[in-house]
Order: sequence, then C-alpha cells, then structure tokens
Amino acid sequence: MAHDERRLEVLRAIVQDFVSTNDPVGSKALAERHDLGVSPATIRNDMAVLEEQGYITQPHTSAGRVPTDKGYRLFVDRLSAVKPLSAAERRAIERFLDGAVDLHDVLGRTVRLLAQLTRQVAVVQYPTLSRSTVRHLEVVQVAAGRLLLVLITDTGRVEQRVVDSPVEVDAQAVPELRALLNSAFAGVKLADAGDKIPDLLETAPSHLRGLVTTVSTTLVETLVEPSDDRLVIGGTANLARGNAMDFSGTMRPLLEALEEQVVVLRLMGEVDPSTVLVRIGEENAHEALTGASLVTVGYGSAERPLGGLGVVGPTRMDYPGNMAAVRAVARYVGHLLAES
Amino acid sequence: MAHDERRLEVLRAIVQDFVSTNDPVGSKALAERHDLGVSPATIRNDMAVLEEQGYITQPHTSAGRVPTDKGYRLFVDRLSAVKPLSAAERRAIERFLDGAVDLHDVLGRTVRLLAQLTRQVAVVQYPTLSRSTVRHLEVVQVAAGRLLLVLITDTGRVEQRVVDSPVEVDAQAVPELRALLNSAFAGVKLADAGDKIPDLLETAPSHLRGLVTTVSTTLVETLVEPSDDRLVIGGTANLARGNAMDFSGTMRPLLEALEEQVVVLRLMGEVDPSTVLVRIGEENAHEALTGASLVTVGYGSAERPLGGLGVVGPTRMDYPGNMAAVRAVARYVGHLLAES
DNA sequence: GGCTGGCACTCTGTCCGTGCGAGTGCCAGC
DNA sequence: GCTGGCACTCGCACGGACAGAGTGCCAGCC
Repeated sequence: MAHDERRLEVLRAIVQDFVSTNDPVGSKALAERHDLGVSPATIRNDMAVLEEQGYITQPHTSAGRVPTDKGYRLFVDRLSAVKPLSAAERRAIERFLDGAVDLHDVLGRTVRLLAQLTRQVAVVQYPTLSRSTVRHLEVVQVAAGRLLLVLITDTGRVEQRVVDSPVEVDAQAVPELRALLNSAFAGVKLADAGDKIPDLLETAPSHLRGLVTTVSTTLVETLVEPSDDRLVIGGTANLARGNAMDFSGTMRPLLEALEEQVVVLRLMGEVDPSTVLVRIGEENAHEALTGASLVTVGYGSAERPLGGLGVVGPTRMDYPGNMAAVRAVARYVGHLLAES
Repeated sequence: MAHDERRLEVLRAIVQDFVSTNDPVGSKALAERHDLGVSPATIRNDMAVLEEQGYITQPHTSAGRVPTDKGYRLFVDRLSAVKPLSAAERRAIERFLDGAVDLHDVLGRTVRLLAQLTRQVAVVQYPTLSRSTVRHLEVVQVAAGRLLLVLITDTGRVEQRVVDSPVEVDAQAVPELRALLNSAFAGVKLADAGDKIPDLLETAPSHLRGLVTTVSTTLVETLVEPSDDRLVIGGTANLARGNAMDFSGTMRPLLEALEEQVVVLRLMGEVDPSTVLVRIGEENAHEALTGASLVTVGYGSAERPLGGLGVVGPTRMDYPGNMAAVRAVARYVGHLLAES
C-alpha cells in the first residue's frame, strides 16, 4: 500500500534528521528538508500512526518526534542501504593498517582506525585462542625447577606461562620436551589440545612423563580457557562529544562496563564474519548498555573465524556508516592476519 | 614565626576541606571545622595574605577560597604527612596481585587495583625494553623466507616480530641461528644489544652471515626503540565522577591524551623507584594535562628500574592518600617482577 | 601589636512570572 | 485521502527580585 510506503519513508527521514541534528524533529522541518511530496499536516497524521505503533515518541508534548529503539531497529533492518565507503576512507584503512609490525600493533591500529572512522568507541577482540592453532611451542628454562612456556599461534598471537615443576629439571630434557610438545601440538587447534594429551603421554619416554604431564596440563588449563581472551578498546574520548549533560548518569556505567570487558566479550562471542550484527539500546541485556548500541562483526573467514570487532555508541548513531566502516575494517584485518 | 606557622595551617585546612567537599571554603566554615584557635576574622586576614602570595584564589568575589596549583605544591612539599595505608588496603594489594599468571595479567591487575584504591585513572607502564635484559631469543620459521623472532626478557615481557629474509631460509639453519643469537645476546641489556652485532657477525659462519645481519638489525631497530613501550590504562570511569559539568571541555582532551599514550610515556620516563613524583596542573607542559595532576613512581629496584606507574586525576585530589597507594603498589609490583 | 566582633558591600545562585515559539491535534473543505 | 487553518499545550529563555555566603575594613580590646 502506498500509505505504508510513505510512512516508512517518514520514519527514515526522522531517523536521518535526528541522527544528524540531535534535535527532536517536527513535521514542518521534515516537509522542508525531504521531498516527501506531501504537506506537514499529512506527515503529522503519519507520525501519529508511527507513534501509536511504537516507532517514534515525543519527549514531551509539543516537541518533535524521536525514534525509539524499535524505530531504529526497523530502520536498520529495512530502511538503510549500506553506505559504501569513500575512496579516501578505503585508502585510509590501507595506509593505516599496513606497516604494522606485530599482532599487538595491528589490533592497536585497528582500534584507532575504527574510532576515527566512526567517531565512536571502538572495540577489537584478540583472535580467540581456542579457535587458533598452535604454530610453535617454546620451552625456556628459567630456574632449576621453573620453565617458561611460550605459545605462538597461527594468527601471530603469543602467550606465555610460567610452569613450576615439582622436581628439578635437567637441562638436557628441555630440547627433548620442546620436540615432544611441538610434534604433539603443532597444527592442532587449541580447543582440541586437551584430546592430544593421552597420545602424548604414551609416546613420551618414561623419564619425561612427569614433566610432560605438568606442562601440558598447564597449557590446556590456562591457555585454552576462553576467559582470558583480550580486548583492545579505543576512542573513549568520543563518549565525551556532545552529550555533556547526561554524562555521569549514563556514560559512567558504560565506561565501567567497557573496562570490565567481560560483558563485551560475551557479546563478541556471538559474532560471525559474514554478517554485521547490530544491537540497539534495550536489546542489550546488560543494564549499562541500555541506551547504547553496538555494531559488531567477526573477522577472519567463514571457515576460520578469528574474533570480533565493532563500535559502541549512543543509539542515536549513523548506523549505515558505522556498519560499512566496521565491515570494511574487519575484511581488511581478516586478510592481514590470514597472510601472516 | 608563629604567624607563618598558623598561616600554613590555614592553607592545609583549606586544601583538606576543598578536596573533600569540592566547595570553595570560607573563613567561617574553616573556623568551625578546624581547631585553629582563632576567629573567622583572623583567618580572613591570613587568607588575604595567602591569596596575595598566590597560594589560594577566589573564583569570584564573595565565594570562598580555592587552592591554586602553587598552593597544592606547597601542601604536597611541606604540609602533608604520608598517610600510611590501612591494614585492609595492604591485604587488598596482596590478595589482588598474587595469583597473576603472566606479565600481562600482573599489569592488568595492578592498574585495576590502583584505580580502585585511589578512585582515579591509573596508568602502568610495561617494563621498559631498553632497560631489560634478554633472557631468550626464539626463532621460528613461518614460511620459506619468513621467520618469526620472539624475544623474552628477564621481566617476563614477550615481544615478537616477523622478519622477511631476502633469500630462502634453510630449515637446518634455524637451530644454528637460534644458538648464535642466544649466545650473543642472552643476558645482554637490550640497550646494549646493538654493540654486540659486530662480534656476532665475526663469529657467525659465512653461510649464515646474511641472515644474521637481517635478523639482528630487525631486533635492534624494532625492539630496542623505546617508542614502542606500552601503557596499560584503567579506571577512566572515575573521570566521570562528580564533575559532570565541565566535562566535554576538560575531560575529553584528557581522555585523548591518555589514549595517545605518548605524552604519558614521556612523563613516565622521568620516574624513579625511590621517590614519588607529583606533577600539579600547570606544571605539566602538555596542554591537555593542565588542570590535572599526576602522581607517579618507578617500580623495580634502584639498580634495576623497570618502569613507572601512577595515577592521573584532577588537581583537587587526595595527594597524601594517592602517594601512599602509588608507592605501596609500586613496591609490591617491583617485588613480584623481581622474583619471576 | 595582634586578635575580635560588627557592619556594609558585593556577588552568585535560585526562584518565579512572563512571553515566545515550536509543534501538535483536530476539523472543515477540496 | 490530502491540505490549510486554527486553537491549544508546553518547554525554554529571559529578566527581575531575593536570600545567602563571604569578604574587607574599622574600631575596640587584651
């Protein structure tokens, strides 16, 4: 029906205007700024219906309308075309990310880039350990009964743990141990590492068995735990843009939640590389994220998802632009890490 | 002279009251809350002198007085006894930091701990690479012409770099290379690593010389650069406490400067483990830190300083408390890292 | 000489009343 | 079903009045 069509058009216009001006938008302004082909009075009728359906609301009588979470949801799902990035932005992505020297650097640059492109808070997850495979395991003797275990994954992530051995370790045993561990675990997904331990113990020469047990259990227990997955956060200064007033009310819990990481990490777990996921306001179960929206996507390939990244901002954000930026950056980072 | 004595006492009282209430403090309130033994009128005379000397100022006529940067400076230098931590706080430090599994974890816990103890933004620097010594160098072949170089320092810090070799690398050469590098660099301070290269090249067998050159220059160039020293930041949510109004004016550049890291890193460079360094407001050259104070101290021992840590907050902060907390945490972290 | 009580003065923050403008809902007409 | 017109409702900005806090100064007292 032509009516519904136009009503949605009105909603789109409201979202766009409100996002760019931060003022509740009235019927007259809408008619002026958008070619809707009808008069303000007609728009008012449409607005009344939209309000009744819960897509928009007015802060108080005789102010303009503001989109609700439900309104943004409809906008994101049906009304927004993905906005392609400008050539300059694409170039910026490449220029910014090329020349990174290691994984830490890649992710640090990524988070700064995303924050700059979207002018929101950016979040990047380290490649998930449990999905990574072992490239190399290194054993270094630190003291008589103490070893340092270094894990290098195929994504370039490096993790280390100190292992205390109950008995003194013979210096001769270290290269043997290293060889054993690498032949057992190299190329194995960390999530599957636990399954390899029985085999490993079988093939281990008896004088090493105790040591191998200690080391491999440490490996599995402390490194495979997904709980230690890390997050890089940047652009928090963007939270201080504009909304100076409702600050310590809404911004502080948000900052706290971001620092906690655990909430955001859980959300990152649901992400995959093929679709950009948008969570709007109340849709976020966690209280501190009410009033905020997340735009997230996975990076890596469909066969080998590595982790997630995205932006956090007020529900009043440029969804099409942010979705495009997040997706483009994720693609580039995915390629970058696949190569190395 | 007894006059000067009391005048300083008045200044101390002003600082204490203002820090705890955030209201400009007047003569009457001072006389009530502190046992100065004189009447408000007398205090007013003292205040007039203090103002003339530049230690305090009034935001406008007929508001109370507020300490200036100079006033805080005098307070910190001469008027504040270091406030010992409570037993509960000491216990909290131990409980919080013990059980950390690796360096990243130690520093992450440290920053959270400091932020919580001081209710300010906490900053912890990774152990400086150039002051660290090499514990072990690991070489892993990633592809025919590509090696991964992993550096493990005596503080447990791990850094890695990809090295591209112009020629294909023989798999046999990798263990040789590893042995060579370790015998040359193990135990050497990273700052001195460059000096070892000529020796190293001399002893290297001719077929490895090209490779050794490439790898060791990468090592020195990209790892010894102090510029890549890292910072962990936490407790930014504390910035949103209280001062809701002057927020986007003063808080935003501060957040930006913290994310830049470079400014803070430079300040951390001047730190040493024996004294707590306090920088107040305008004393900070950098513009964004005007209006903020830093309380920093080094950790590690006098012979082996490792890095710095501290807190950043408004000039109106609890200096004695923060100094005590920063010092106590630095000591504990120093011990912790010295052990490992 | 230094401290104290008293007093006049100055300034800010707040409260209240008013007017204006934006925006709406409704209705009659096309 | 759209449009123009109109009355109505609010929020907000402006401005004056007021109260309160705090000061500086002065004369008197110890």
